[in-house]
Amino acid sequence: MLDLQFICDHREEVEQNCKARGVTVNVEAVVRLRDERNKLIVAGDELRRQQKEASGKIPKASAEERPQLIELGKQLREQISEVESQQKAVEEELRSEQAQIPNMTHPDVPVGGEDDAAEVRFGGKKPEFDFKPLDHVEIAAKLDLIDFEAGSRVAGHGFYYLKNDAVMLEMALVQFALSKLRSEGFTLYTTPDVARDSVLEGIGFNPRGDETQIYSIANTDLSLVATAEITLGGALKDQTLNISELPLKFAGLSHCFRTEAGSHGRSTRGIYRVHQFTKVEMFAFTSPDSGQSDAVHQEIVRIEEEIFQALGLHYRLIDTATGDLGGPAYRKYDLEAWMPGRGDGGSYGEVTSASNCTDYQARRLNIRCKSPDKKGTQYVHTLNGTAISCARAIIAILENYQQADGSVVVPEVLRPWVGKDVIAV
RNA sequence: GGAGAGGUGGCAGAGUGGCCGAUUGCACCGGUCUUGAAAACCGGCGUGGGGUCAAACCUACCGUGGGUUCAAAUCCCACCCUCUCCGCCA
Repeated sequence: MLDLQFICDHREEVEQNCKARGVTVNVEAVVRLRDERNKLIVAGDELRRQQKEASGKIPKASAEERPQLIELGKQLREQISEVESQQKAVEEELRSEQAQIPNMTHPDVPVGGEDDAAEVRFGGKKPEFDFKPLDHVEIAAKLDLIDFEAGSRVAGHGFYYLKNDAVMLEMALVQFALSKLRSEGFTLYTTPDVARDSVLEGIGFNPRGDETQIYSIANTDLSLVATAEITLGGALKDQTLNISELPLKFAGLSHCFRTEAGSHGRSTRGIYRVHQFTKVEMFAFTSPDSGQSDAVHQEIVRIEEEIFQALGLHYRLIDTATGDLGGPAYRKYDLEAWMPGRGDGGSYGEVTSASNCTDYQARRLNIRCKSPDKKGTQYVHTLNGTAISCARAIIAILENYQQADGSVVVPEVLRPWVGKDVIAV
């Protein structure tokens, strides 16, 4: 959520930003509702003051004065409850308008849609094949690594069983990512796979809407998490941190559940777009100065790149354009790994993303920090980034490391955990 | 799942209808004393909203949401959470 005061003071900038992001919102309504709310607050405060005054006199009042004061108090109570219900209605409307306004955007972010992302740089080397590379579905079939049929029988389309060495590969990726993050000073967590709807909303998900990506659990206020971003960010909900302990860097392992409503037929082959996968996520809380959050953002991207470099995979780093940012992000970098079996002749597929959400999530989650020299508190900045998203990383490994004989070489850094150098029949 | 206890400011911990936004202790900040430090003493010290050039000031907040009352931390209801014991269980 964007700061109310900021929206009202920078109306044109906010409107321009929404336009660049392709979001239609009613900034005018926010300003109008804010003014309306303020009037009601002032009126309510005055009535409450009068009521306090009247009821404060009662204990000392004479027998004659008392009934009058009680009568006055009754009247004031009615007026107050009238003003309060108006205020509540206005605030509800205000909040829902305000919630639709996306975060502001880093000035260097390219303007446009999905195709306007800026290519920042490339890493690793594209593999060369002297045979026609297969896609991960075919490779997995030959090596008996994924059971899609069992997945559908048991849970439906979009679910799968990893099997045999694919299981070891997934565990190896998790171990590798966690080891790397521990050495980078992250605090490691395994997190709940469910969270309260209020936490999901704080991070920026709509758990129960028509177009939700979220599985919710009937008769509870719990939903399955779509990413550990939700549980890691939510971990410090309503907390006030000391600015000297920032930045805090968390890493969390969780399962991720997504309904993928409305995306059927779009890159759904294999395990590219699935309803459940395992992911190691980074999350950082920084002080509210964009210098620190920008620096941590670069650090998160650096770590993502180092992970894919260590895996020996070719990738490109893109700076996501305004229209493709999503509400909470101020800036977002995606790492796209080369997937030789994808599409016709290979293509890049998104494997990580790293967002700086500035104070947008912190405001709704109410995560603040305090500095000794400043009165009051400020909202922290939050950032998140993927260390390893297992399903897609497995696609990249299988397709890039496939051999003419159908076997798959295990990336060197994963061998200690996979326990072999080559996955073969 | 059953029984009990409890949730109050950074922490500990009083407060059972009006004098309570809240006693006290610790922590923290400033000062006196001291060569310096500690101790002692004095003073300060919550968060949000409104308001103001800035203050003053007003208002809200004692787990959350409702209710009773002229008046609620305090009484009533629901929910959430924590702890102890019992049962069940990987």
